[in-house]
Formats: sequence, structure tokens, C-alpha cells
Amino acid sequence: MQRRRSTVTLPCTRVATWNVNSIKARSQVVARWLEAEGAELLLIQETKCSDEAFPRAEFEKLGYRVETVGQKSYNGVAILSRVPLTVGHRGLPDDPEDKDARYIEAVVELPAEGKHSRRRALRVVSLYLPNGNPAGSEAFLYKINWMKRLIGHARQLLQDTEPLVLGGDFNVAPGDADVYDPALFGNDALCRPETRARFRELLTLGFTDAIAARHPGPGNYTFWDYQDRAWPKNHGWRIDHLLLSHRALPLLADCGIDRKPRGAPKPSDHVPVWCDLRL
DNA sequence: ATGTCAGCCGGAGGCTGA
Repeated sequence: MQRRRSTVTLPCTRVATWNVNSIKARSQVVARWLEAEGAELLLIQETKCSDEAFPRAEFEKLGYRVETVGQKSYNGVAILSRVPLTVGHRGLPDDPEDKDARYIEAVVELPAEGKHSRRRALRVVSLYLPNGNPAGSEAFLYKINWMKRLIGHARQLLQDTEPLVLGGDFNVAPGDADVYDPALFGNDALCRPETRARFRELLTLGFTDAIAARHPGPGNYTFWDYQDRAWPKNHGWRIDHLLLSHRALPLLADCGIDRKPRGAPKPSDHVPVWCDLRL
């Protein structure tokens, strides 16, 4: 569906990102959310299943194309799209030895509107950045190295002419306002200075954190642990992000975080983050 | 830290990752 703002004639395309914590356990929840909200593009993380096992038919019958980079049990990313898409890299391109399913990118081509319409292409990335806990471990080194690799590849992608959206579970709380108790989690891999410095380095290449730019302030959480009654206590984290390239930022009409699914039956521990692009 | 959840193997429930 194409949305039109009441005061502007340009149509909007909705792009959302959601860590679903197992697509097999969550397919009904995700399908109902798509029916209700009608995003053109959904960037999914933690599918936790192989490509063969992805419940693609449930989404194809809603009109979505389904592209996946999966593995058994862990990780796994996907892109659902109501418009045709061409998949680019599956996995960050610099290290074929890295078997973690954490990265997929694609270019979508929206149908032209009217005979003089400009080309309406958009590049999107669905990424699941390593958690990296505990700080100082091998897992933490892997996380920091993965961020360096992402920065290197993002620099290349910015050479292209298409507007670009990097979406996903970054496992990065960019600032103290993005954690319910920053003092308690100062040494957490999601908050460590090395982690935040790499995230800022990524932004410095030419990206804008959509939620931070449009809705600044504390409490814009996207994740609440299943444990310790985190949701009713609002003990949340803002770690799921939509980063807009300098060519995508001027297209931004609005963005937000949909907390409703966290309070609904069979929730993921993360909620969708969305943006509307005038595209 | 933990009032949890999901996948694994294997055929219950303990282990892992988050």
C-alpha cells in the first residue's frame, strides 16, 4: 500500500526492521502485524532457521517476496518486500570464512508514478550485529571486528546513487539515554565505549539515526528482556535502528517505534522500528 | 543479577544463547 500524507501529494513507502526471535515461532504474529500496518518492506533479524525452513508461503500469500540468509538455530536475516527486489551481498563481502548469517542487502525498484517519474530505487540492508557479551571476550572482539567490516562495506555502498537504509538489530545502545539503567550496564558489550565509538564512526560516514534525529530523548526503547519482568517495569534498551544515508534522509517523512507487539500475546523481545520515505 | 523464551537433541529435560 502506498500512503499519502493529508497535506502533501507525495506517496510514502514504509520500511520497518524487527528482530522477531525465531520466525517459525513468530510467523503468525509477524503476518498479522504486516496485515495491520502494511509495510512495503520488512527487515527481519534472528530468524533462527535455515533458508529451507523459512515459512515463506505465509508471507508470499500476503503479497511479499521473501529473501533470506539463514542458518540452523542461530542468527538469520531476511527481507520481505511487496515490490520487486534484487539481492546484492549475502553476508559482508570481505570474509567468506564468516559463516554467521547476519547480513543481507537488496535494491528495490518501485513502479514509476506517471510518465515523467524519476527512478524510484532504494537499497536496504537487514543486519544482525553480534551481541558481544561479555566485554573483553572473543565474542566481543568478533563484534568489534564485525563493526569494522560493516563500516568498510558501508563506505563502499555510499558510493552508489541509490538512497540507502541500514536497518537491524545493531546490539548497540548509542548513548546512556538508550538504556534504562546506564550505570548498571556501563560494562555491557552493548554500551562499551569501543562499541559506541564504532557506531559513531559508522554514522560519520554519512548516516543519520532516524529515531534519534526525529524523536530525540530518553526512553525510545526497542527491546525488553523476557526476564525479570522487564516489560511491565519498562526496563528497556534502544538497540534496533534505521540508519538513513545522506541520500535517504531528505526522503524521511516520519518514523517511529511500535511498542504494541511487546504487550500482545507471544511477543518477540524486540518491537518493530519503522520509517516512511517519500519515494 | 534474573519472576524468560526458543532451538537443540532426542524422545525428557538439560544445555545454550540472548
